[in-house]
Amino acid sequence: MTSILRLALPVPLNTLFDYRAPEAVVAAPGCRVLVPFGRRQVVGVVVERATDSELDDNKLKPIERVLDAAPLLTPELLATLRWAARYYQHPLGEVVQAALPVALRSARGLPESGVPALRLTAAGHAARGDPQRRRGTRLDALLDALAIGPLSGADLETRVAGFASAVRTALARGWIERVRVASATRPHAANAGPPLNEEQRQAADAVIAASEGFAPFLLDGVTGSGKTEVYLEIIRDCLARGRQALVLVPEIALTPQALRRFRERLGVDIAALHSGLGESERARAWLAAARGEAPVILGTRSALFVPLPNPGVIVIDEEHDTSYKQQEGFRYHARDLAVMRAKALGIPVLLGSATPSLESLANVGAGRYRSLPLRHRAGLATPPALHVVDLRRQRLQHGLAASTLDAIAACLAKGEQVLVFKNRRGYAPVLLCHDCGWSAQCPECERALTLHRHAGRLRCHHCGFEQAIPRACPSCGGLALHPLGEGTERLEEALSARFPDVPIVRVDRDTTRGRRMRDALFDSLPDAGARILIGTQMLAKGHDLPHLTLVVVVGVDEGLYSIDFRASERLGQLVVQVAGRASRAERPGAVILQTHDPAHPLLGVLLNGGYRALAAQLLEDRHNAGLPPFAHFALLRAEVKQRDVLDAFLAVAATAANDPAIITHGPLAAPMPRRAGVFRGQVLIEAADRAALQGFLPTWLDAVRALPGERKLRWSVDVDPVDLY
DNA sequence: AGCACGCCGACT
DNA sequence: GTCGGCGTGCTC
Repeated sequence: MTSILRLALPVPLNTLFDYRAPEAVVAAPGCRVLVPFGRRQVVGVVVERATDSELDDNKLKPIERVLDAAPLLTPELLATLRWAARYYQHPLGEVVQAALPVALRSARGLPESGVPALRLTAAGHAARGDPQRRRGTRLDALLDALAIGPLSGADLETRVAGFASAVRTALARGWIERVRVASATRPHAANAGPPLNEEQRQAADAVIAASEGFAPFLLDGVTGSGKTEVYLEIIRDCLARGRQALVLVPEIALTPQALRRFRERLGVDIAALHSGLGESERARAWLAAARGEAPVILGTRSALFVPLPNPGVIVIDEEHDTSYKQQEGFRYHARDLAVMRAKALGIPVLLGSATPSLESLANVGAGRYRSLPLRHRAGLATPPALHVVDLRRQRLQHGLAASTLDAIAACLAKGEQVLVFKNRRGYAPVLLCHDCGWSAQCPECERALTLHRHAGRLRCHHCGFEQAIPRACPSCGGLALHPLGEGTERLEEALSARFPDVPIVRVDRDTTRGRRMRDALFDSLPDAGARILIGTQMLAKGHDLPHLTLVVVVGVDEGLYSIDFRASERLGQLVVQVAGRASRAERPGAVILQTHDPAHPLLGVLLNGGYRALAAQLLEDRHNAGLPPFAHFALLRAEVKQRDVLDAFLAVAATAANDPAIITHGPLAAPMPRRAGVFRGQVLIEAADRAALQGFLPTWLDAVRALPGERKLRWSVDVDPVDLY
């Protein structure tokens, strides 16, 4: 007598695979198993147990080995993943694979448990007893801290500030050694933090009161209103009830400082899950959560898939942030899935933002989410003033108006910092011949090459192409090649020419690579005096900059006139977020918006009514235009080297999409019709409601999969896409 | 996605 | 004669 195991395998196939398991083998749903698959071996996850299979018994292979004695994935997580696979039209095997940390996707043993820690050696004890030892040094403090027992890095950090070099010294001298200890070895006292104000109290109480069931909340808190204090209060209550809290933050916000703040305020170890972590550390944190040992899990997008055996609450900070949407493979939205997970878990979910997404505001409007407003700015007299600078008929200096430069000068004269935003790196986005109209284009993409003057190169920001800057126009031979438009590099040049004595820091992908570099940079900024920061979106968030009082948004018009219908929402969010960065209790901040259309209605709404008014207007516009969140989209994208193959495929796919419940748009050109030599196109499916879309997609995609030339190109579906035009 | 099988082109 | 191109089929 054998039983059947239905497995999710890491292959892009829309099916589960049945295997035989001897009676003696116990592999509950959620366990990983090693199985033969074709001519190779793969790790799969048991989804169901069954007594019979649609296939003949002789077709079924026996499983090779059970990898987990107890299920790694909880029933709820498995159910949520199945739901997500269906909703996003992605094979369950790949969805399950995406949920597992990389280290658990192979059959190798689980990583060592426990957290890395340091322990005093015998030599260390001796050194501590040495009457000659120098007191009051960090090394001394380190030895004292470890004298009682081993400590994790996190615990050490709270006891000995800046212990890294002391650790190196002590390790070199053989006074301490690296060991592993169970997590949360030494819970420390939590710092109380400031008392909650009335609004914060009400918000926290509302969530706490609902903590025994599913309840979605939007914590709609203006900048500086102390959203984090509300999170902390809710998590504290959750911990007191012995439950786990899952907190998701945008990639850029998961800094060592944020971790330390949570740890100090909650008095427990925080399991961190982000891309900066090594794979075995990631798996360890994930397993700690899965075993219920980690009380608080703080992570980015993919941390949403951590098993929660004792679920208490899910918090999505900066819920409007676009990094919650996975943009390749299994294209899920972590914020949307978080709500589904909370529903499956029967716990509250709290979405927090100073600039909520229109989707969430619509959900509040429809009564699906409860709004928890925080309108009071802690200790802040006035919000920063927004100023519109009219660029028309002005002589600009590399894109900056004279009045903007005067405002910067005034700000610097007071010893304060200035932030200049331009969402475009390089010197200029176009190199144009003034004689014949030629401009430098990428040979592989249908886009202009960006001039990088310092590097002396023309670069394509969409593929790897680059070339030297031509001296003469390749088309007419003329010498009138001019940079058109501004990038951060040009702004830096212009501002350093105008303010030669002021230190300037440029932050974009060309100057700042990797999170470590960015963290180091931000660490150095707050204490610095007068200076100018120039940067792309990278600068919109990050650490607190206490000396920042002026923000200049150079590229406002791009947000007002973009082909992407979400651009105006993002512009509003950017302006409000950066305005928040310039807000100080002591000094009033200001934001300058440079535009050629000062009378643009959306600017007026933003200036007079702030983000709330802008959001209301944008929601009305979306409603009138039949755009999300009042319509529901799915996007079929395809790309191939041969244009005719693309056109033929999309034409047939669009024709196959005829159903009274949906509207088919296209085939359409992609925002980048050619990228790195590959032609790209798409078919857009629109439906009035999710159910209609969900009802239509499976049959259509089955038909698309069955198309003859389907294997000749790369194609994918994106349900609820965020970057169609 | 892998991985094999299989049937046509220029090479040690 | 064979190495290797990628079309097609299959994976419980």
